[in-house]
Amino acid sequence: MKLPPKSSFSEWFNEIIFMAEIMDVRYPVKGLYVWMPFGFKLRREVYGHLKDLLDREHDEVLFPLLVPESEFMKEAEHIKGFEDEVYWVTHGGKDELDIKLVLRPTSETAMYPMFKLWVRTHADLPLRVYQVVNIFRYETKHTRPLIRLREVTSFKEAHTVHSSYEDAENQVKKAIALYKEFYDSLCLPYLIFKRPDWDKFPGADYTIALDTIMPDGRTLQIGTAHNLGNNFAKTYDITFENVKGEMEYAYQTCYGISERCIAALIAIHGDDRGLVIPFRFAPIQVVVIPVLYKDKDKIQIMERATKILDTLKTMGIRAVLDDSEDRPGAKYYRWELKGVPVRIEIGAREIEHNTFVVSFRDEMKKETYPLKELENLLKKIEEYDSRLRKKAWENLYSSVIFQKTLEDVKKQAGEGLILIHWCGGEDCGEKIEDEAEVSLLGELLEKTEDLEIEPGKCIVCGKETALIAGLARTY
RNA sequence: GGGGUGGUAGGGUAGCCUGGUCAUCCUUGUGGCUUUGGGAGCCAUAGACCCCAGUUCAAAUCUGGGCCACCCCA
Repeated sequence: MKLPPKSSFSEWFNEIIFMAEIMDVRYPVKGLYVWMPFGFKLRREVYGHLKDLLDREHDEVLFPLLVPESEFMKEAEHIKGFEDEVYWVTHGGKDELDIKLVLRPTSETAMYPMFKLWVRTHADLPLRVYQVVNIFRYETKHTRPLIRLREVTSFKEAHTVHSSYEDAENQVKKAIALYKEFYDSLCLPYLIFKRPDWDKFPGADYTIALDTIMPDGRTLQIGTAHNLGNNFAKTYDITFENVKGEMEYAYQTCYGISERCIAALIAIHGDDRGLVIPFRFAPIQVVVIPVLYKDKDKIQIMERATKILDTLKTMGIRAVLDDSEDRPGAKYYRWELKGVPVRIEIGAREIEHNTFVVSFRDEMKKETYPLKELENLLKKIEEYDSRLRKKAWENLYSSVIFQKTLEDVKKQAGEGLILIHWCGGEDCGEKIEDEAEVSLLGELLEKTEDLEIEPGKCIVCGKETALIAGLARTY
């Protein structure tokens, strides 16, 4: 039972998910997986935080899983995007249904007929709601736990309605800011792109996405925000009476995050020994390990370890005492696999000197401190999170490269994220995608200091452009 | 979308070509003894041939189909 090295990323990812008891992948239906208790605790911490962020300005709701065919089939673009991958409910018992039902692939078509009823006047706007639900897509490609699923179990989708296009546009910006805050707290790096028109959400005016880079160089889309304009409002007749007393179509946005955020957390922070989890999201934050030798000082050691455990719990820390019969080394390996950020060891030496030994999951060094320093642990924890964040961002930037010719793009394809000058034209974009066998992630927004790039010429047509596009193989 | 490989205890595997013996080994679980500052040792014990059909006196092994998994290419 040894974890493959992270350099064999695909194997490593599958194994760690099972060995660390995140998910059981043995459920007998393709693309459906079981959250195990430890994984579910991790999910609860991550989604608890995401919900806290949303609760500032959104209300939580819960819409039905089933959508009638009649509502689903209303928005032409939207249907085109989803009809090949929805599950249909066609029977009730032995009777065929008069109106078939789809298992939601996303909830626009479930929510918007109700929004029509909820929105009457400008005073009802803006409307901002979200839900965390499961969604279904009949994936025909390779499914992977947390990344490509037939049942996405943890889809956080927010939907908003506004009285002007500008408000909707502004809401998309706020959504992106919120997602950045979320990923910053997870210590995960990302780049932000405006997706090309041919890859935007079906029915949207435009789509903004967050992508991160996985250890094998492929990118993972970990969040999207869509400005729907009034496309859906026209289809679902969502209108409001404005201040002048006129009826007007509403403007909408929607934005979502799935359990891919947890895939990214595992993939980006994890190492050859197992999970590495930022402190606030770790299901177990501190493990206390008593180190016994020939029963020397056994009673004192156990008393001291228990007292430390109590102190940690009083500090609001999720801590456990591992008093199992295993040898210390076996315990270290086990808790490292689970990504416990802090380990405290108490043995005869520590009893003698009134100290404790602490080791952080990322550094794996052992340090000895006087017992009274225990209260200062929280400061060290901040440093731990900062180290994870710094390392993750450095890794991301080391996987980003700027290229000036299509030939160089072809050579580099598949090895991280490539930035290029792009005129924005669909013909040029598709030529790049076809010839280099990469996906065009879209226009890079929010260039940071690390990625400052001057205007230049489109690598296909040579036209002067200030646009920077991202290219990558994607999950 | 196209191609390839595979499915044997909880996990990983040998056996399959060439059908027939108590189905191999490692790990894991359980009970016990001895141990314990980086995956301990010994003894005992538990646990498997993916599903459906076919061929055959006889199928883990051969044939067909299904389900599932992994890899490569578009």
